[in-house]
Amino acid sequence: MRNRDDQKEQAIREKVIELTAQEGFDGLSMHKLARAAGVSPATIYIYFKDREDMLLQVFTEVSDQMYKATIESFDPDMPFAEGLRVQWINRAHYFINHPMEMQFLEQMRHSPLNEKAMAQNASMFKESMQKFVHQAIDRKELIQLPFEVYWSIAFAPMYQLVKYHAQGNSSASERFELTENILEQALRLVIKALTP
Amino acid sequence: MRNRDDQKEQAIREKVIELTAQEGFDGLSMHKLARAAGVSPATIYIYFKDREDMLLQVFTEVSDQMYKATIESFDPDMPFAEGLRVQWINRAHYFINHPMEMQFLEQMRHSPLNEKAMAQNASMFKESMQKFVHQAIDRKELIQLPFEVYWSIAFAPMYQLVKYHAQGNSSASERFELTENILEQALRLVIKALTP
DNA sequence: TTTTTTAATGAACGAACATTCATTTATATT
DNA sequence: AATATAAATGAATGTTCGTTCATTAAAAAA
Repeated sequence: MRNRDDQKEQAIREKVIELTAQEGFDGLSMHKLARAAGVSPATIYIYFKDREDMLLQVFTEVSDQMYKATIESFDPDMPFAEGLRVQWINRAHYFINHPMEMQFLEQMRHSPLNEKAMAQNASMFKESMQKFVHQAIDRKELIQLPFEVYWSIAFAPMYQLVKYHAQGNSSASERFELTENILEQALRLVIKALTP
Repeated sequence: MRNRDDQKEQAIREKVIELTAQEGFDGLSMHKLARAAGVSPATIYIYFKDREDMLLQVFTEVSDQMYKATIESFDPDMPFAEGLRVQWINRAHYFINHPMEMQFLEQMRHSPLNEKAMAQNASMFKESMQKFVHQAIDRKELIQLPFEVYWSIAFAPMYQLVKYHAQGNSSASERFELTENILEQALRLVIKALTP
């Protein structure tokens, strides 16, 4: 018997993220990926059923990593504004420090694979977020609104700010730098919108 | 001499949007596209230099159409809240009524083609929006903030709401329907965040 | 040490890819 | 009606695609 080489699998997973972020899904071919990861094309099929399964598995892994970073030091019984702040800053920092992972996730989210990814993904995380939100509404720390409206107002602006930041890093002119001050300002405005 | 058939070109452009929305960029092959549009693959190359040029041209066309819809009945000298409302509702309705166009635009925005698309695109629209924002700040109808923060807080939530809506239309369970009331509620919250 | 098991591979598969080209078709101009 | 011009095409180009397979290498179990 011979054991699987976890380093090989990890190399493949990392290159999936890197190549997808750089060249998009059509740029990600199994041959290129194998060459980048330093393995044979056939090796990829030891670890993944096929290309789609590979993308979905990597998506799940990166999502979980991002969720984990999001709830670092978060406690569902925190006051609403404080709990939101912790998650907000955690997630923003994760994306700022992992631009390729963010690019990969966002490309996934906007591709037709998204539906299949959603089906198997993140139900636990979403449930606990819904609980946090409903609890905050009950305590009158958060205005009454559907979960989707809450999420859109709370987090979509942060995603957009990080995207501006990432774009600015590539094009030289009129660069937008996302400082801690700007993050704080945006967060305060979001809280202003959401609290009674 | 023989004239170009505008209907052929338009059929190609429409199918680019449709196929990209349905199957993503890797699903969009020139052969499939030709078959869907009812032309020969070679015909596409009469109207477009190559695949990338085609995608960029369609992106420009759809963007312009969306910008035009956004500023319908908008006047830059409107009071800030009213001007924002007009643009906000216009754009939301455009996306709700043109889900494939939105999917196409968002896929473009998150692909590596985005940089090339930005270079040639929409500078005039952005300039007039910046003017509107700075004018509002001068009049103290809008709090002082960088343009990117304004845009993120004002429009990113609406994009996210429309995406929830579009997802909900495909998966049967726990469907989220974006009603006019919910749109209005979100818009009021955004205005609450942005006004002094 | 030998056997057994599975990881790992390079070469090979047919299919599908973007693009080109020789030819035909349509139509504006003469 | 004849000519000229460019649109339109199906077939063919060579390449690259995702995936498989016969074979070899490694290491755990005997």
